[in-house]
Amino acid sequence: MVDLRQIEKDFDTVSSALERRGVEEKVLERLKVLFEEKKEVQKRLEASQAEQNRKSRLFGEYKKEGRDISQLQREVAENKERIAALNEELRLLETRLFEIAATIPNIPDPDVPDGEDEDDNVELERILEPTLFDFEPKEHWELAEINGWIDFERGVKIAKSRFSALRFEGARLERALINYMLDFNRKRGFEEVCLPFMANSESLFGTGQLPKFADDLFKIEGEDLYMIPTAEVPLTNLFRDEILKREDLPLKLTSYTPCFRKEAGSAGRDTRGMIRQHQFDKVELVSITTPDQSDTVFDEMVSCASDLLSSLGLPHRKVLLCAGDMGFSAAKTIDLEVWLPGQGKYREISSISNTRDFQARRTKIRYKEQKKNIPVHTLNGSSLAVGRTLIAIMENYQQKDGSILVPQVLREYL
RNA sequence: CGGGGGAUGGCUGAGUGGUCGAAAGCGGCGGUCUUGAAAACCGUUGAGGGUCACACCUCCCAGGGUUCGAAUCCCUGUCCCCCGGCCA
Repeated sequence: MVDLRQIEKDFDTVSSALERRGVEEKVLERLKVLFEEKKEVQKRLEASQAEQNRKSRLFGEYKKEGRDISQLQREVAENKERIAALNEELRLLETRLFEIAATIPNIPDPDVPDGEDEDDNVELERILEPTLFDFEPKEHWELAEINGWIDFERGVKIAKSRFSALRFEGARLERALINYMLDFNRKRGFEEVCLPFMANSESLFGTGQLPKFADDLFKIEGEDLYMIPTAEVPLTNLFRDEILKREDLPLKLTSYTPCFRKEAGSAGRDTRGMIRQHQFDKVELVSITTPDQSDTVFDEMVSCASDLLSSLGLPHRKVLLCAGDMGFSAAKTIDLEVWLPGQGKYREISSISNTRDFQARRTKIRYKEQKKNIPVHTLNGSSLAVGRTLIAIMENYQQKDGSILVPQVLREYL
């Protein structure tokens, strides 16, 4: 959630930063005006309430002293109407303010490059050279077919398109990867957490999926519950509405969950294979930090995911997302893209974001700093998308006959 | 899902419709004592808004209602506990 006080105080900076994300200045103007109006109404309301409180207390005295209360009664009744009217006015302003503010994305960090989409992202570093083959490498769905690892048709039969089933070594490798990733993250200081796979609307508001992106969520009928689109939601919301102790920060958490996404608006993209599914496994990292720690922890999270890929022998690169390509809640995002020799392309396998205090204000996660409650910084990142890791292993470890070697570090997990 | 009981500050737990934002205890923080610590004693200790700082406003699960005035009375919802049903 944007900080309305910041808009009030530092309008030009905020509006030019948000312009990079396509937020028009007039929207912010409107917010600023509404915010000022609200404060004005609130002042008048509180004055009336103070008067009402004062006069109500007089009733007791008057009765004790046997004085006439009819005059007082009239005044109080009159004031009561005024309060009701002001209350209504305030409620209206707050609703409008909230509706606008809730749909404004986070302010990008100064070092985030300008740009509109993925073409404007900046490659930072390549790790490991792309795998070389003395034959034409196959795409993962061909390999899946040869080895019987992914059953696309039956997945569709059970649910619908963009669902699949893993079988044989594919199923076991998926589970091995989850365990390997969790262990890896734990050794890097992330506490393993086991979470609900559904979350209520308040949680989804907190991390920024609601109200704007309801179309991409699977909703449970008749319940205020959604299937989680990422473990970031339950992991961050663990501490919603809480005031944390400074010495407990940073909190560094990791969790495996399946993720559920409608993929509305991506019709026709990656329809072949397992790149884009309605349900996929992911091991997630979430950190909750003080503002001064968050850059350090961000780097730790990027390293963690990158080292994880390296340990699996998977070539990848780090990409700094431009302002236009970042997610709603992010102030800064680095994507890790893994090399897929079958496709001959780098594809996103991890996305690590610092949301600064954006989610913290929505979730009201704070910590005590010299008697003051300060919003924390929250960060999230994948380490890694399990299904895409499986694909990357298939394509990078394929042999000429279509069989697939298992990376060394995974062998003890099978 | 059916019947009964609850929801109060970090925790436990009082609370008569009228200075109750709320007793008490525990915990936390500060201090006295001590070489240091424990014990004991003293003080302090909810959140949000507002203000230079006060004042002031809001919050006793949530939302409505009764009343001049609600933690306290009424309605609705949510959650928790106990009994039963179902179930891994």
